[in-house]
Order: sequence, then structure tokens, then C-alpha cells
Amino acid sequence: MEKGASGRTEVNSQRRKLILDIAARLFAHGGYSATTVRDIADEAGILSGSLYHHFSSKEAIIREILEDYLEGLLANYDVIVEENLSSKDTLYALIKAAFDMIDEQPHAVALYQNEAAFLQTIPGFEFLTSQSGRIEEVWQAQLAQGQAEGDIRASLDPAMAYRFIRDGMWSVVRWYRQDGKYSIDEVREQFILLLRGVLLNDE
Amino acid sequence: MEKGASGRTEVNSQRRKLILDIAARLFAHGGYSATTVRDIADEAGILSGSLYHHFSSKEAIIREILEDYLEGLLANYDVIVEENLSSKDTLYALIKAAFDMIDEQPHAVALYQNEAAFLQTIPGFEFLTSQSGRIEEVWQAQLAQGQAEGDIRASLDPAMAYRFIRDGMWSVVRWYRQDGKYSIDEVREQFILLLRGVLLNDE
Amino acid sequence: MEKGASGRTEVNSQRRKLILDIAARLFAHGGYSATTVRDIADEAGILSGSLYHHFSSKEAIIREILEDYLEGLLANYDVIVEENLSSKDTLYALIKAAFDMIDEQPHAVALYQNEAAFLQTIPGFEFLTSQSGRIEEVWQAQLAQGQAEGDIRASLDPAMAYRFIRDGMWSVVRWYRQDGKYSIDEVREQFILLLRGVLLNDE
Amino acid sequence: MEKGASGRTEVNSQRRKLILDIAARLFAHGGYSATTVRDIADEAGILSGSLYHHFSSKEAIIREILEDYLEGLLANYDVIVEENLSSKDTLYALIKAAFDMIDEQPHAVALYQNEAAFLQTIPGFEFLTSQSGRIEEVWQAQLAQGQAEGDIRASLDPAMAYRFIRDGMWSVVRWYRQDGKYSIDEVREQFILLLRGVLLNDE
DNA sequence: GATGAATGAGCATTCATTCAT
DNA sequence: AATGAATGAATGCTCATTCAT
Repeated sequence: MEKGASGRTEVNSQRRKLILDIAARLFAHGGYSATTVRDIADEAGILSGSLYHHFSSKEAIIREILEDYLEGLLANYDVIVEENLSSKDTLYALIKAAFDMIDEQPHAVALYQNEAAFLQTIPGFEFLTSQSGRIEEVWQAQLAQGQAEGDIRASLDPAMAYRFIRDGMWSVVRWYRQDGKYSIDEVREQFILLLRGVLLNDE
Repeated sequence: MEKGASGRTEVNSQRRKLILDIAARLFAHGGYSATTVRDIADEAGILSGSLYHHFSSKEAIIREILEDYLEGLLANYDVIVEENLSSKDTLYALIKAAFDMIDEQPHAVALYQNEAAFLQTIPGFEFLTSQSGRIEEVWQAQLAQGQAEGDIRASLDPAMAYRFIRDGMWSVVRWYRQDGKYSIDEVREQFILLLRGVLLNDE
Repeated sequence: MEKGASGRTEVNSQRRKLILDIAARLFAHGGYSATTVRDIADEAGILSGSLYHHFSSKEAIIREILEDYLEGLLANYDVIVEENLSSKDTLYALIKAAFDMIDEQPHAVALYQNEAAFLQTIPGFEFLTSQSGRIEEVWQAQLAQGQAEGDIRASLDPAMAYRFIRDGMWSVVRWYRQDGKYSIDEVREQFILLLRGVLLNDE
Repeated sequence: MEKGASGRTEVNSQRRKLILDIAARLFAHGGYSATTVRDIADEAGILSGSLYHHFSSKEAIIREILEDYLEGLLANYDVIVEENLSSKDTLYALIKAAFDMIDEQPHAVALYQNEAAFLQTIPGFEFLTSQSGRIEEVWQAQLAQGQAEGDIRASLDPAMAYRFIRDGMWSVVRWYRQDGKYSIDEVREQFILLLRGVLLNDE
């Protein structure tokens, strides 16, 4: 009888979740602009107008996808940071969290990579700017501490290093596929290897 | 063939070039799908219908931008490779060529980064696949040779290493701006520093 | 028939009445076409689909509002006419009945003023034509008798005079508000003063 | 070659005028809300999307109709007032101007009567409030002066008298038709007769 | 080369209505 | 009586493209 116990809300939220999943996939593959609400509705097996029973607009759909994604990512980050590991181990954990996201929510990750810059300028999407700022703060704090602890090359500019690492890492979503030949852990290990240096005997 | 006779065509090709520049900028900033031919025509100071005197379609515009871009990039790569430097020096030169592109043709670079994956699937854009394949071959050949020569960490998977490097490097276009605080050379130097290793004392 | 037995129906009819009141107000303010069934349902605190337990369609709602309104107005008129007063006193009484309607049922009056002409052409709204015809007959009979009795200017065309009076009078609903500075009786007195002549010394 | 001499702009403005005329008629008959841009386009013999070559929105169409109407009416009023006739003759002239409008532009008049109250609240339609204010000022000035000169019944409240006259007069558009049995001059004469008093021997 | 008018397909969204629960 | 999900048709509007002038 209660909301929690009743199947009604469950069904409702399952429907919403289904639509969000479909939309994330289509937005990620074809782009937000080029994907129509009919595309989404067709895959959900309903008419396009019926989408509006669940979401107030096409924008509201992508907003919810990105909000959920960033919220989840930052929650993972917060857990990691609260463990108070060394900066190096924290960085390893942050990297693992990112690769796990790529593995588990590739569409949301790709969507964020592709559309965030554009959406950031639109009213109602300010959270993209503030959340990406929080993410950057977490990383840069660890990079700076790593430099202090002697684990991170001191001559690196932390701001630029963060951007290089961030873009190289998250871009994995563009080519990593479950059906590919590498597991996500193998890819992550290669990435960490790369952070230990590509060019040798050169300093 | 002479100046007088070719004047008309010169003007014509100047107009074309102007439109291509405007389109590259607008496509890069707002996305190909979300940018209208009217947006382009407005900035060019003509009506949207008049664009069709210069280009057969909106697709033809982006195709020409990307063809020119990839052709130019590969031409630069060919010059570099033909110099027969050591693999390490060749890689440095390839990196420099890329950063110079980012500096000089940021819109085309950004456009390629953002839209190539989607456009690749469209008839008429097969050149994207073939040219990006050629680019990858150039890099992988040098990475493999670098491993043979002992300049590149042998435990790296060349295919993955290439992707990490490629994505981290070209993504610079997303945040590098002439009005930023770093010169393109400073950014490139930081990038090379990163390739020499972020994480230390760890092997 | 008893309170206990009729409770359900009472509640039912109270609900109906509430919905009719809300609908009349919204239709009067925003127009029938521009008011949605959801607007009505929202104010009634139910979902739009639930309206269809009380009314078979949006049209049925406005039909019932207008039927009730015209029925009530004509009932008042019938009482007045049956009193067999002089034509002048009958006209005064008809005018008072109209102004009281404006005071007590402003939304229904406004709705009838604004939408009747359009709705009259729609199947199912023939009663608008027949009832407005009956209203006109009542007035014109009194105007004609007033001319016979010498109380009404003989040179007036009764058909046109009726229309002028009708429109000037009922349009009061557009600007009369309880929060205005005039009472309904003051407005009515001014209207009667006007019927005694605006322009003087002129015949 | 000049704009004025060229047929291009003429044709353009003829098209616009045709669309405005059609829209005024349809809006007046079916209501602004219930009339679709497809209805208008159909009568103009073009597709609905082509309307947007001439007008930026459906709202822009009704706005232009009403702006033109009020501008024309006030221009007529200004000419009349500048003649400096007696207040009584000025009022006669204002009345004639109104009836001529009803005769010549019945759709615009009806549109204004039916929709102005609603549109007034919408951004971009503030001119309705300001222009109707100017109209009221013209009338009230003459009514007040008429009272001072002894031509208008002194016991009338000028504000209310104006509203009664205005509504009775402009509502003529609802029943006057060229194909009716009265000429516009006959209707006007009856209206003036009414202003000289309906009820007689009664003061 | 460019204009201005138009096309035709499509888009996000709205809305009255239905119906199983 | 009411809900919540869905329908299906329509709505205002956009956009790439065409073409006579």
C-alpha cells in the first residue's frame, strides 16, 4: 500500500529508467541534436507524445542522464577520498573509478564527453560547470599532494597534467567496447603503464 | 590562366574559402547538426539559398573542410617521415605537427574530433576511415620502431598507446585558446614531459 | 432519497458543480479554446483523465455551463413578465435581472458573451440560438409595447435598439468587478440614465 | 531599380497584405487560438511553413493586424480632433469614424473586440493597453467638454458613459453585415437616436 | 552570383480522450 | 471515483533545398 511497497512507483521508475537508457545510447551514438524524440519513443515502443508523460522535454531527458552520471561519479570519488590513502593510491583509485564508469555506463560517459561543452552554455545546465569543477578539484588536490610527496614529476604543471590525463583516459570510451579484445582492467593497466612513462632514457 | 582571366575564379575561390572558414567555426562551436545553413549564410552576408551556388549541400561543406584538413595533416606527416629521422625524433616531429595544427586550424581539428565518429558511418565520408587509418599507421610504425630501438617502453601495447597519446594530444584543442595563458609550445613541452612519465619511483 | 442514501450523489453533484465553476472561470478568462482540460483538472485537484468520470467531453462542460446560465436567465425573465407590469417597469426589471446576473455569475455571462457566436455553429449547441431567440422576443415585445405606450422613442427601430441595449449592457461584465469602485446598482443606475439620453437639446 | 519603383517590394507587400487579410478574417471568425497557421496558409494557397518567410510567428501576424488597425483608427481620431469642432460635432465625427471602421475593416474590429483583453497580458502586446488608453482619452475629453457645454447630461459619470457607448457601438460589428438589411449609415443614425434617449417622459 | 519565395519533410510539443487498474 | 499510462491527431515552427528572376 505504501509507495515503497507498491509496484506502481517501481513500474513507473523502471519505465523512466528504460527511457533514460535508450536516450543515453541514442544521444551518445547520433548526437543529442540529431536524435529525435521519435527515435527514443520508437525504441521504447511508445508514441513520441507519450514520452511527455514521463519527462517534460527532450532537454529534461539529457539533463537527468547527465545529472545522474555526475552525481554517481562524484559519489564514487567522495568515497575514495574519504579513505585517506596516499595520493598515489588515491590516484590509482580515481583512475579505477573512471574506467569502471567507462565499462558500466559507456553511453553516459560518451554523452558527457561529446555534449557537455555545448550544453554548459544553456540555462538549466549550470550543474555541468559546477560538477566538473568539483571533479577537477579532487584530481588536482591529489596531483599537487603527489608532487609534494615526490610521487609525481615536479616539473609538471598540475592544471595541464590533469587535462592531458583526463582527456586521454575518458576518451577510452570512444574505442573501448565490451566486444573488443581488451578487458577494462587491461586497458586501465596499459594507461597506468603509460603514466609511468612512454619515452625512456631521455632526461 | 593569367591573372586577368582567373580573376573571377579567384574571387569565387575566396568566397568558398570564407564560407568554409565560417562553417568550420560554427560547426566546431555548435555542432554540425545544430548549426544551420542559415547561420553560415548570415555570417557570410548572403542568403542561405545562395550558399548552393558554392556548395551542393551542407554535407558537402563539412566534407570539404574535413578532406582539406586530413589532406594537409597527412602531407605534413609525409614530409616528416621522409626525413628518415630516428623514431624518437620522428615522434617529436609528429607531435609538433599536431600541436601546430591545433594552433593554426583549431576549428577543423575540433570538428574532426567531435564529428568524425558519427560522419564515418555516412556514405560519402569513407575517406575519414581510410585517412585516419593512414594516420594511425604512421604513428604505430614509429612507436613499434621506437620499442625496437629501446626508446619506447617495451611493455606498452602499441595500439593502445597510440590511442591514449592521440586522444590526450588532440583533445588539447578543447581547452587551448590563443587568449589562454600558455603558448602552444609550452603546452607541447608539458605534453612531452608527461610522456616521459607522470608517476615516478614506481617500477 | 434520504440524506444517507443520497450522500454519494450529493458529493457527486458537488464535485460537478465545483468543476463547472472552475471551468466557467477559466473559460471566461483565457477563452474556451485556449483553456485545457488539464487546467481545469489541476484547479479541481484531480488528473485530467478523471474529469471524464463527470463529463463526457470538454464540449459537454461548456454546454452545461451555458445551458444552466440561459435556463436561469430565462426563468428570471419569465417571472418578471408574468407580473404583468407596465412595459417600462418590465424593462427596468429585465435590466435589473441582467445586472444581477453580471454581479452573481460574471464568468457564465462573460463566457456567453465571448463564445456563443462561435459555438452556435457547432452541432449540439442549437439551444444557444433558440434560447437567445427567446430572450430577444421577451425584450422586443416590451420595447414594442413601450413604443405603443409612448414610453419608448417611436422612431427607434426595435430590432436595432435591442441590440444596442443588449450589447452595451452585457458588456459591463468585461469591466465590472467586485473590487471596482462602483456597486452593481450604481452601474445599473448610470445605464438607465444613459437610456434617458446622453445628448441633450438636440431634437 | 529603386525600391519604390521596383515591383519586387510591391509584390512582397501585396503578399503580406493578403495573408494579413486572410488571417484577420479567420481569427475574427474562429478565434485566434482555434485558428491554425495551416488554416491561414491553405487559404493563401501556400504551405504553412512558407508563412514564416513573411512573418516570424503566428503572434506576429495578429500583432501586425491589431497595430495597423489601432494606428489607423487613432490617425482618424487625430484628424477629427484637430478640426476643433464643438464637442458635440466632434463626438458625431468620432462615432462616424467608428462606424466606418466597422464597415470597412470588420474583421480587424471584431478581432480587437474579441481578443484584445486576452492578448493585452502577453509580452509584446503592450501597445494594446497604451493605444486603448489614448482612445479613451480622446472620448472622455469630448464627453467632459460636452458636459461643460451643456450638450451632455451632467449627471452621467463620464468613465461609465464612455464604456457603455463604446461597447454598444463597437459590438455592432457582431451583427452588422454588408448583406444585412441596414446600411452602415442607417445603423449609425439609429445609434445616435438612442443616445438622444430611449426612455422618454421620465426625468 | 545572388535574391526571395516557396517546398516538403520533419521536429518538439500539446492536448482531448481512453482505459486497465 | 480516481489514477497513470498511453494514444493519435494536430500544432507552431524549422530547415535543407530548389528555382525563377
